[in-house]
Amino acid sequence: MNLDKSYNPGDIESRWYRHWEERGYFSPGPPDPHKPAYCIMIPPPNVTGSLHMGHAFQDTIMDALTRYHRMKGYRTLWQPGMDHAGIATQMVVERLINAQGQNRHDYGRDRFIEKVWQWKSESGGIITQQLRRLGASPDWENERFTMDDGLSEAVNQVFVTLFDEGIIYRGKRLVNWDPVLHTALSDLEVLSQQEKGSLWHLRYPLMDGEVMDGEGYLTVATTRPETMLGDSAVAVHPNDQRFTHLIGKFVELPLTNRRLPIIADEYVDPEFGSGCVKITPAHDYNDYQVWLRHRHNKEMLDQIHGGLINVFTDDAAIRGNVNDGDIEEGELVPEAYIGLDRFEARKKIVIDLQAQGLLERIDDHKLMIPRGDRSGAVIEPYLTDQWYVDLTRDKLEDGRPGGKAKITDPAIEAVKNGSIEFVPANWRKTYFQWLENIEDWCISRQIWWGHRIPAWYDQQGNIYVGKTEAHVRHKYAIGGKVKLRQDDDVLDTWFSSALWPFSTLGWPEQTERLNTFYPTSVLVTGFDIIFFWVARMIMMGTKFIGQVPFRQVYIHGLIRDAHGQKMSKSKGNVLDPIDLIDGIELEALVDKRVKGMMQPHLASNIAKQTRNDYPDGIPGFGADALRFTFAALASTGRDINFDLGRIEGYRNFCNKIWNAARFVLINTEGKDCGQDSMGFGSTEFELSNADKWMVSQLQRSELKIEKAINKYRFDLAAQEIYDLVWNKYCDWYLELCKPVLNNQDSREALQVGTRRTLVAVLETILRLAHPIMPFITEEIWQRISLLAAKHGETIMTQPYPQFELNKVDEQAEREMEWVMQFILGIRKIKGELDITPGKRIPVLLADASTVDLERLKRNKSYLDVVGKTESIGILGDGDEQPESSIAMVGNMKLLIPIAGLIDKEAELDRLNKLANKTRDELDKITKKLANQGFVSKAPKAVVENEKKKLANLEVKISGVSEQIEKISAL
RNA sequence: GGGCGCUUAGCUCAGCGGGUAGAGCAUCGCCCUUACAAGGCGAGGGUCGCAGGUUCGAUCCCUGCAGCGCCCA
Repeated sequence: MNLDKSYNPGDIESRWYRHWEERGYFSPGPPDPHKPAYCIMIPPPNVTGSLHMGHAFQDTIMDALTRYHRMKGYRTLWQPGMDHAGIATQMVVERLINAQGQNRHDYGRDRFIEKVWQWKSESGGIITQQLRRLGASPDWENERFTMDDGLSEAVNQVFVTLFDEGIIYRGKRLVNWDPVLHTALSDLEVLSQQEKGSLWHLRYPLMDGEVMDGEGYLTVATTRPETMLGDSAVAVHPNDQRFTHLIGKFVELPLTNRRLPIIADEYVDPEFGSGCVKITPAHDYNDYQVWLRHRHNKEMLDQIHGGLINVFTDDAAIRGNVNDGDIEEGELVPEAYIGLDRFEARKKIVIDLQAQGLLERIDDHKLMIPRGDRSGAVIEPYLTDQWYVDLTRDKLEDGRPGGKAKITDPAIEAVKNGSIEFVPANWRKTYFQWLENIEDWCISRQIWWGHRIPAWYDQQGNIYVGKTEAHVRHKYAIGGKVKLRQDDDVLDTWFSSALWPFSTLGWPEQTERLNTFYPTSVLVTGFDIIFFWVARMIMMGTKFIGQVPFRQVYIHGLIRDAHGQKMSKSKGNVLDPIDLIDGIELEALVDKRVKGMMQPHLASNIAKQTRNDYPDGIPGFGADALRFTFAALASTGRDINFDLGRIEGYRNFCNKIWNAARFVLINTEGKDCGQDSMGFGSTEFELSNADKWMVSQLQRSELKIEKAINKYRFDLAAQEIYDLVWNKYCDWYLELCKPVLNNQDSREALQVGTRRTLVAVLETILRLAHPIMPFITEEIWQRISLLAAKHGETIMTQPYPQFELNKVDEQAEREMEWVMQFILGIRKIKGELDITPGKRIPVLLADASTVDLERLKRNKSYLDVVGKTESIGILGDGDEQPESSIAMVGNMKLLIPIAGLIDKEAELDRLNKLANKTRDELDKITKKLANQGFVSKAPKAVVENEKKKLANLEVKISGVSEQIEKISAL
């Protein structure tokens, strides 16, 4: 049952994953009154998505938490699933249809939706397969999808309830309109970025003979001249002396024959531009606010449509005029611009104004351009009818409590009173700031794929809301003759995601799962969706269940490339976690990076850069190395720079564990390891100092790791595991075992004790590391568990190692510290003098105390074998000290006679360096102790410690100085 | 403009309820010593962004400044 000579992640990973899943280890299992519950909801990935580095990082953390708590004996549920990603999914399926020369309207709504479901079953949810590659252990048997029947039921229930309470309402407001996708978007689906634009300075002629600075016009500055067709006023600051005389007068809106009032409003910044702002309430959020303040004034009421003038179509082209008897607009929009796209209209309007001498100048101007995150189109503020969740009113008009009282305030309170804890805590502030400035939530989307709004209209336009048409007819007592038409819109995907923590558990049914796992334990997520999602889950959870959805929110950083750049297709710096696991050839990597780019002109650069960065492609590192890397990077910062060097180092770490396990197996398999169950009859064993030291160090690590995980500091946990395995177990302990195991003469009991420790510590290390590195630990555990007398089908359900105070042995630690100092002293000298490390050399000791001599006796075999000494001689007080290189072990001098070998200069160099360093330290401490303030005010223990250090340094320096003299005298 | 955060070794980052700075990678020597060359042994490298303050003592606490970044308006 030997292990291969080197670690080969590909071989072991798929095998174990299948085994775990088939055996049902991921399931929380049946109810058990003795087990506390632990639950994490996966932030549902998008059904169209594939695993990216951010997911892989986040899922690694969730899986580590899940596996840790499962081992700790909790009844553990990691709830998996996906969201239906309304717009993204619709776009994917539309593209497929477009490729066949059709569009979704050719299909019609019902057939299109069928097509989406078909797509989902065939090619949706790739990510769930990829999650398996990572080793994730969620409860796959209960995977959910936001469009499932159960979750849709929850969505309807919530919508109907909120509507009946008056909190969901329908209204005409400015929304973010995507003119390509023809739908409203939430603020959060709109990304604003600084782009280059212009500031056009337009002249609006003053009417009725008014003048300004001797001229007959006012100058307004705008970044969007095409919207002027919808202007309904010009505003100035009320205290702006320059314009006081014009307030209440009028200007003429060029290109039209409309009169616009000059109004005063504090919104205007007198310093910006000309101090004069055109007001276009139907096409600008700020202007809309101004309009709200002035809409009841006569000059505004006199404007057509009360001043709220929309000039765009759904496509953001200039609309035609309506003159149908009900509405008479006349030539509100000049004929010349009707039908022009907004940017065409802009050009023409600027040209026409210039022709009339009304364009004063054009300045370059940087401004924030809002774009739809899916379409990339410039978003328009646009007046439409939409559905809203009220989050801002204390009281409704009819006196019932409003959304602020019922939803927003409780969500704030839940965090304020500590029912929910953010980790790190400072994210509270972000959360509060957002909620305290929240606006009503626009939940309707003008697309087909999603939860259709459960509202029906009769022919008079009355609104009826209920779960189904039948419910509605019953609820409102509407006869069969009355025709009802369901609202065409669907709900924002985040509306269903907000219900995720309870809808997945079966709500509105009162299920066992809901009662057991809600509130969930922790939400693991990035700070970028505190608003999108975290706040909304808290709102809906507290509103509908009456309890918070999770106790803690662990906010992790965002994965960037090695230089802190965001990973993006257009930068060509994207890493695919699956490629890091499996490896990828250079050409395949180049292909992948340049294929399907939005900006094909960047492709050649990206190809070049990729060939440069990865001349040999990317080697496969395995899932465990990837996971360990993520854990090691999971510190408290906001940005996590992913460096390939890091994962390579941790792949090497896996190899290290692998080979340590080989060593253990070679030395323990088929031999008595001190366990009853192994059938060797005798279980007599004796522990050496090295054994006790190792076990003691293990305890300290267990404590640190446990503390780190409880604080979500996976970086500290990973570092501790690394240090324990590599620096303590491999570098020291395995070496210290060799003198015992390889020496035929060492006592049997001691050998048994060493084997017992060797395998027991390894087995414990595997359990410690398992939550982070599930595959390699399982593979090795299966081969060594019996040697450590551990029985079980899988490491997954073994108990997590626990610190035991009685196994901490300070005496052994002190003794081994001496041994290590001794060996290090020898190694340093060898290193400095370029003596081959393997060469055995004689050592002499001077100024050895009785304690030193006892320790020497007890540990001589370690020094001989690990320190590679040829002999150890002891010099008495009067003995002649031969020409030597020297190291200090406490007060004892360790001499390595170097007659013949010696490079006098090199040795003097080394000693002088050591002396200087020691003297510097000595000076510092001397000064410190000479300081009266320090001695009288610092804690006694600190002062004592300094004194002790001083004494040690004095011995050291005198030894070294003596030696310098001797060598110099040669 | 408001809020949050960052600045520590060449690179990527830990650290500290204040008591002489750590890791990985990279660099430089010596080694294929039967677990591991994806390795072993050793070494070099930091006035902890700058300036003040508190303190016996500041990388750590406070104030200001500079640079960088994110979010919101």
